[in-house]
Amino acid sequence: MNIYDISQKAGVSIATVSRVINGNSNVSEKTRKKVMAVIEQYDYTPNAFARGLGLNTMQTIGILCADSSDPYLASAIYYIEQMLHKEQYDSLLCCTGYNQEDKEKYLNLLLSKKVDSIILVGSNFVEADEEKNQYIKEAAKSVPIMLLNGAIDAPNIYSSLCDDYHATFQITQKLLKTGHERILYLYNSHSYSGKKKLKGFHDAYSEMGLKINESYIQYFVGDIHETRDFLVNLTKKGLTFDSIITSDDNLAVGALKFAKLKGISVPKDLSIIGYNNSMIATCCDPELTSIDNKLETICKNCVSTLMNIFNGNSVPFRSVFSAELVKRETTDF
Amino acid sequence: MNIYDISQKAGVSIATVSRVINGNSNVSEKTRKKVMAVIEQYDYTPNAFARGLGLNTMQTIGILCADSSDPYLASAIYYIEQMLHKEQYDSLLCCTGYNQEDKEKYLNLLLSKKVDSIILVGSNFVEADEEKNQYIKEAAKSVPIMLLNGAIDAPNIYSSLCDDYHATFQITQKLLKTGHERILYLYNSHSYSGKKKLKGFHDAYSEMGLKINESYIQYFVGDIHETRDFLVNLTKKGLTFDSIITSDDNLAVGALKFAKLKGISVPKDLSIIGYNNSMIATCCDPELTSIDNKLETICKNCVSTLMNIFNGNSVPFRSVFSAELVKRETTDF
DNA sequence: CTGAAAGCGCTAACAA
DNA sequence: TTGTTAGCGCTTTCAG
Repeated sequence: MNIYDISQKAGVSIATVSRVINGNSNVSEKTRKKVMAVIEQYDYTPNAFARGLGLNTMQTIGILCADSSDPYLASAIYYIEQMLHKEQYDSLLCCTGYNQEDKEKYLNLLLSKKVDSIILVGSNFVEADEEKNQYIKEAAKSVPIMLLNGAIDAPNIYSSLCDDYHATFQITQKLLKTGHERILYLYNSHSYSGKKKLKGFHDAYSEMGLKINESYIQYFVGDIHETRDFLVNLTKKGLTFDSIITSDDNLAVGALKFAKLKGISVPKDLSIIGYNNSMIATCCDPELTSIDNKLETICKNCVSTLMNIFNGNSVPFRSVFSAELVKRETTDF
Repeated sequence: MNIYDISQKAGVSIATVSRVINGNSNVSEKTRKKVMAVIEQYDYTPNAFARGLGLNTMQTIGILCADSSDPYLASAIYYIEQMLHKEQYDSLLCCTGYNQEDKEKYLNLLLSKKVDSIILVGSNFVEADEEKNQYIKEAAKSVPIMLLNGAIDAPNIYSSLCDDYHATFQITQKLLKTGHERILYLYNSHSYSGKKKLKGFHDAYSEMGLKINESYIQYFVGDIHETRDFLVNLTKKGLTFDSIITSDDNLAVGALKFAKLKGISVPKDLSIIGYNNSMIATCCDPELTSIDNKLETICKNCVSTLMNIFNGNSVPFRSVFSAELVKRETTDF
């Protein structure tokens, strides 16, 4: 059943049917009803591919993320998908993993599917080596590229993110000012926001005229139990700490497991601060104090910015929001 | 840049360019190289919409789920997306929420986008009231419908699921046989698998010639803290229990919070068993004993079945896998 | 092995 | 207000 069939059965031209379908007002009420009746009778839906070919869009946005099973990224995808649907856009989801080649491959795949824009979810898409971001800049020549939690300065690339630098800066200062002297900074990503957080940690020390012992900055990638074991090893090597700031709630839960294993009292003898305020922050025990980086807000902003771009409105190429510390049971201030 | 441009620059017809693009063997090595050179020089990619129009497919599968931010569903989506990409299919993701009308709306939306199949992720898509599943059966007249964790008997609908009935049956028997007398069954869904689990619980009692006090079967929907409070209220009303079987890890974590609040020792005085063996089972403390319903396996099976359908191979309309109990710290057997 | 041309189903400019 | 028709860019059949 196509537009010709409908036009024939309704005794009008295909143009009229098309007008009816698309809500064009230049149709008499009488013909409109006549056509609608036939459309409903045969349960006709216009062919999306033909429409796409003519209009050069299928109202689809590509979503690229490293791993949609990561609870944090999963939430982001959820928010974005919801917002996009409100605007009549669908989401083509691609999980790239963390390796550069695959990211490029999937981005080009989305481009070849002619999506109207691509949203890169997660700061891990932005590399320090500008050369490695070239493929994104290239893609931005075809469609607007939206970055969630990352920023790249190039035409047609827009960022929506949280001020991770200040969040970490402030929590570090808070710890220092409340008598904590040996703060371990534990992180698992060299991504754009990963770097900002680390810098915040560093600068909090400098600003107070303190010097950091570099062995208090540890990079580790692994699951919860591996993180726990990593920390056990660290203490075996003689490193002691009275607080841990992590770049991610998963690491913080690992730290919690570590404390439990070693019989360390949290927060009395060890303060732990997570990042993202993801669902697992309330699953663990004690519940995690965590930095909420306003995921829903930045997702909403991302989509509304995109819609403005489509509508030809002028938009900021970067929108930054403030994080918020959510105090729970792993800190005592 | 389209196929005409390329054909012109290469000095061949568009048919030949098309053959080269599609790896048709009826092209001389010489022309193939000539055409490929031009294609690469101009970085040409065929227009996916035009191709879709001609072939009536854009190699896209619709994925419907209630809530992609739910860690369990998020994992399922991740597995499915990975598998589909290996087979050169992309995923169009729609989150429907839990209300019937929206489910129907989104299913039809996917259909109108002409996806090649739709995968319904999560047993909540299957209703007890067969009337309510009618829209799915209707959709199956257009494309194969794949159900993950649910089953509907109708043409062109295929299911991949875990034997939730036996899993719950066995764990209930296990508890009964290890001296537990007051087992609370806590569930949050009347879905297909929700019903199977509940029946397993019931039948374990019957088979041992025991009768269930219906107040030990509780339905509750809410987050972790609400679940905790719900259980507190239950005890206030005088209900006591020595073990809790839940239909979902989230509920189990709520139970854990309840135990902590009331100072109940787990598993000594209260055994807790979760379901799904999702990531949060290892985040909490003590870590959760949980029933692993083999999500990755059923996802893989779902996609490979679908590919077989596309290839015209005969496939089972239902594939059932066994669950596995993963013992951790909330049980003592 | 290659090319010409029909067709996929729709939108929109133009004519009436 | 309605109809005619030219694309949109590709695949594929049919001739050669």
